[in-house]
Amino acid sequence: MPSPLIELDHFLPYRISVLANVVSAAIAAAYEERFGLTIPEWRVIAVLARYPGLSAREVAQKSRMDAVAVSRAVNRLLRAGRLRRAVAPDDRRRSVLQVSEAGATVYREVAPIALDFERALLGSISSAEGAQFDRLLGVLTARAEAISADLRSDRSRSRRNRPPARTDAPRGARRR
Amino acid sequence: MPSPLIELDHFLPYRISVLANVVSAAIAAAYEERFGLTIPEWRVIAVLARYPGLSAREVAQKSRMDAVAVSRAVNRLLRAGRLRRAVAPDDRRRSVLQVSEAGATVYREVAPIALDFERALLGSISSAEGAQFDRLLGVLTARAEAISADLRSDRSRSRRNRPPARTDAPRGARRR
DNA sequence: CGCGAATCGTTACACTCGCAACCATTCGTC
DNA sequence: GACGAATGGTTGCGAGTGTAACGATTCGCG
Repeated sequence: MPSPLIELDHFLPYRISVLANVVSAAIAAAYEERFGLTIPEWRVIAVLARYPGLSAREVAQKSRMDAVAVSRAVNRLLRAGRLRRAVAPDDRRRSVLQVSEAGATVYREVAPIALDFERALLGSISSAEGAQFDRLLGVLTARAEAISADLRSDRSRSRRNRPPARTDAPRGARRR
Repeated sequence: MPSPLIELDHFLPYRISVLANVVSAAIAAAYEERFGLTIPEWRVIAVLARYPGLSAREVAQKSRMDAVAVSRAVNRLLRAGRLRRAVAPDDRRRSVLQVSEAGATVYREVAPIALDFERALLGSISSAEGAQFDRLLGVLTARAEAISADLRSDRSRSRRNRPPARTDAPRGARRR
């Protein structure tokens, strides 16, 4: 195998993904069981607690979530009485979302846990290192987005070398 | 809403998750379309290219993947002829996995792209900062795991406050 | 005004994912 | 050496997720 071997344990993208998984699993544990909140639901609440009155689309942008994910999370939250939704008077396509009192209660319980977790995490490094880490996160994210946009732009090659694939239960195989 | 407001844009776990998403999406773009590789499949190949002859379980450990995900990825790769599997002579439960020539070809094409991406990413910061970032990643990951283990240990509370939930198509609702 | 394009939000569908249950094999203990 | 526990690996099944298609509304422009 004469080729640039990737040493996984020192491969930056891999390490980032591991950290992200561990962290988000740990926080999710704080509200999943306790409140029956999914991760998208918690994100929606967190955004609306900070910016009341946003539309679904705006929530999606702020939280970097998929519009579909927001729609589903919002519907669940509405059903659970944790959100209120009104129609924007000037544009009846748009909705105006607010955290209800029940939603605020959830937020008041979960937010401190999330912040505690962040504090505990940062407790393992100095505050200077924390600031540095935060800064580098920003720089790297911006860079990754730029690279990604570049790749997207010169994507005119079609798919080839595709193996047949398909593993488990091929339950439901119609094309539309 | 009198409670510790989370400023999402500076909330560490959120920022980490954003970076991880952007990075892994960018790399995945390099092999998904081109080779019909899923992320787990690529990870399995990367591990086996580095450590030939591992068993499925060992691959799971090295790559921090779920055993189920490994099993499925391995099966797809086998079907596509990108892996070879033998039974361990000393323990017939165990499998011995190796990248086939076809798999090696994929690896030789994708690995440089992944490494280029990493280089491009690191190009935005100094090498000292890169080392620092890498170190902090390690520390934070270890810490997050420790916290997570703590939480798991004192989990005796049952679920409560559960809203009914259920969103979209409840297609298939049997309990077994 | 009128009509085609764009936008907001939702839904259908084809996946993917992970837990739990499940074989097969091996280990540990007596 | 027999039998229950443990381990490697796979599969069934109920979620979760993103892309594409869709209805409703609004915008743009002649």
